[in-house]
Amino acid sequence: MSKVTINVVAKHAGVSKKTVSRVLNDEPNVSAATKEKVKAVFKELGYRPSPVARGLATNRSFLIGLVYDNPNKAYVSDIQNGALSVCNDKGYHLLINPIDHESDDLLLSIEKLWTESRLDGLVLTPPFSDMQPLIAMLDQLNADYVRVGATLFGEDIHAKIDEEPVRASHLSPCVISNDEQAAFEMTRYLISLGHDKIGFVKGHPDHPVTEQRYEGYLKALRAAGLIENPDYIVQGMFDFRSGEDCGRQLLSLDDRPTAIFASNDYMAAGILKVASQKGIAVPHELAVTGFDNAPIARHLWPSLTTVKQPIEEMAAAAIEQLLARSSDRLQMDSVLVVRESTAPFQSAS
Amino acid sequence: MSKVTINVVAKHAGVSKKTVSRVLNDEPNVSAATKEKVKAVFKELGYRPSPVARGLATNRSFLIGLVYDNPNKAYVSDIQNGALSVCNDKGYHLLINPIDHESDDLLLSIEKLWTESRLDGLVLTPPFSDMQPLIAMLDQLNADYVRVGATLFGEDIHAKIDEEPVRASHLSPCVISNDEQAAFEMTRYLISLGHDKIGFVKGHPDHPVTEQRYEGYLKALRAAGLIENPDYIVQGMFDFRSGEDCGRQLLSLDDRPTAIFASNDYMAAGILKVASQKGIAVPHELAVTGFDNAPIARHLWPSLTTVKQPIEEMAAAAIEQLLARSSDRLQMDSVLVVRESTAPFQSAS
DNA sequence: GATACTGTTGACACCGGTGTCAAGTTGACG
DNA sequence: CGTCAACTTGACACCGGTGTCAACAGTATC
Repeated sequence: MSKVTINVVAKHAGVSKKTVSRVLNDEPNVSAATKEKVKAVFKELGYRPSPVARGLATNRSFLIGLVYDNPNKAYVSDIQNGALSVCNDKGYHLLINPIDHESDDLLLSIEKLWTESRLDGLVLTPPFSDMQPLIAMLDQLNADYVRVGATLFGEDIHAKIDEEPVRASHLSPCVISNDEQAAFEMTRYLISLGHDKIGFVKGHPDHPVTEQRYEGYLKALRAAGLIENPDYIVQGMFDFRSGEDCGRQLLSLDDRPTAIFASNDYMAAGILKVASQKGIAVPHELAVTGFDNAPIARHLWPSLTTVKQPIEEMAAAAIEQLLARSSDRLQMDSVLVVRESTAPFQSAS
Repeated sequence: MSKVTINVVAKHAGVSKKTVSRVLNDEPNVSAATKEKVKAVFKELGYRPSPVARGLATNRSFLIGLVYDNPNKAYVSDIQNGALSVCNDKGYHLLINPIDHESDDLLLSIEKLWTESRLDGLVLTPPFSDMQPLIAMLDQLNADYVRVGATLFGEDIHAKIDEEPVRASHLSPCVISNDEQAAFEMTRYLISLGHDKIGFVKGHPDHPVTEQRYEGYLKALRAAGLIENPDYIVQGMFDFRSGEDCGRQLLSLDDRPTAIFASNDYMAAGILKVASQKGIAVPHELAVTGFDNAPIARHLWPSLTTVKQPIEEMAAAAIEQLLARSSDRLQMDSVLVVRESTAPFQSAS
């Protein structure tokens, strides 16, 4: 019942604790015989090394912080699960840190998190990945961090601190998706269905992905030889209500679009609601698509064609980058999820 | 730039490290003068005690594990946030552990979690709160844990181990809500709107809350002098699709109910879909209510009247119980959230 | 056979705190 | 003024691991 420490194991195996430590860490220069002997004692006594003691000795905490925006977005569980899977594999623990991205003492609380908890690494998710002051602070703290879904890189984001310029070795890794490409493909898909009057609902103007998704839409139109119609491009805010507003606006046009591409699923849901109120049949009179593959996309009626980003994989890759102390920029691909809300264009009866 | 440890502080303040430690922990028997002096040095050097070192010395990890079911249920973020708020206050960290409740090596992985990570406490959420073998294992490991939303107590859940009976001091605390009461009130609310043909969609038969919610429904009917109609009581599985099935079943009845109370919001969403397909207007021809106040409830159209449990508060209370080493059973109240999916009964035109 | 080199092992200090205990200081009381 | 108790403080061991370095093989080189 008493605790099994390295000392107990050492005594039991008739070797020094240092040798036990060597076996623990798979260090070279241990004879096969002693290694076997010690390993046998591990099993016999059910020995578990103490992460706390190891942490003290090596100045590590085996803790990784995950920072994400507070609102209960559904994708946070994907991020968490992706990050967790790698953490568990490598003996690290994940500390989740929902923070309001508009909070005044955001910098302070993240600094406190870093210094107080002695984290071994920090994962930033949008919109934190692109906060210049935050990055500058982390660089100055000499923190190890990885940015997920970032849109700014290089000198645009890494502060140049006059006294002590950021060293090259200090560049943080990134794991990103390609929203522009995904939006391009979604738009191309709508065009391939025969639509040429495609409305677009932009996202919140402060959010960096907004511009990327919009760009993808525009490029696809142009690539198909279509000309964008300003009436068809409206400004949303990423929430359900703004989706309704934009839907009303687009669907009240005399020459209304036959397809609407909303920059996220919540806004697409708002459009579906307006369409239903107006008696416009989706998908046959109107195709609607979203972005993000939020849980709601499956439950809507009709279920929503959307873009699924590899969130879980991205989070997992982020942790791997972090632990490998890499400084690469990794890009991962999104996929189209085609459901019931899109159909070939049918000319009005 | 070099690390500020307790030794540095001690030297700087001209006292022993033990005295610094005393100030850190607000121990008595330190003169006001030295206490002030040391605290001044804390500020001057920006000293932060190392949780790792403290943990090694006191045999604590300052880690608390949170176990919940893997599926991306929306309420997990409420649980997480509630638990986090208290953890942060008290200097603990929260380790999240999504586990599939049907997993074969569930016991093994939780045992591993407990022993490997040297947790200071464990929070069990449904359905883990009521797993007898799990509780038995934790009792045997002498683990500190708290059960959230449990339905079984006392000898029904605490295993009686022959060799070494569970000591009274070892009873785990619980934090629970009152689903039966909430279901009672929701049903009473529907009755108060004039409905007397109220359908009920039961939840997954394995889930303990299923019975509680059903009981509340029945008791409210009886309290109002109504007689339950077996045709109006159907078996769901807590998911969207089963909601559709149950909705079709109930709404195909010759004498169909004028209100349907689904045991959760996803099933209620399925019913809304079927009602929409059948051209039955909600809320005027049919009132629909759910349970749980899932995010979807706000986004549905019409938005859903439902029951909101104080999830966040329960999780916070759970951590507090755990850290206080209490063994109380705390019950917290749910509230009705009335939205657009319910309206007074209108006799058919 | 002496020398150098590689591989194996353990003694010991150290990480940054806390617990124990004894020594020094102070003040109350007889 | 001496005695004793209460308060204040520090020396030192300890928590359970890792890093450094030296001692001691055993083997290759000349």
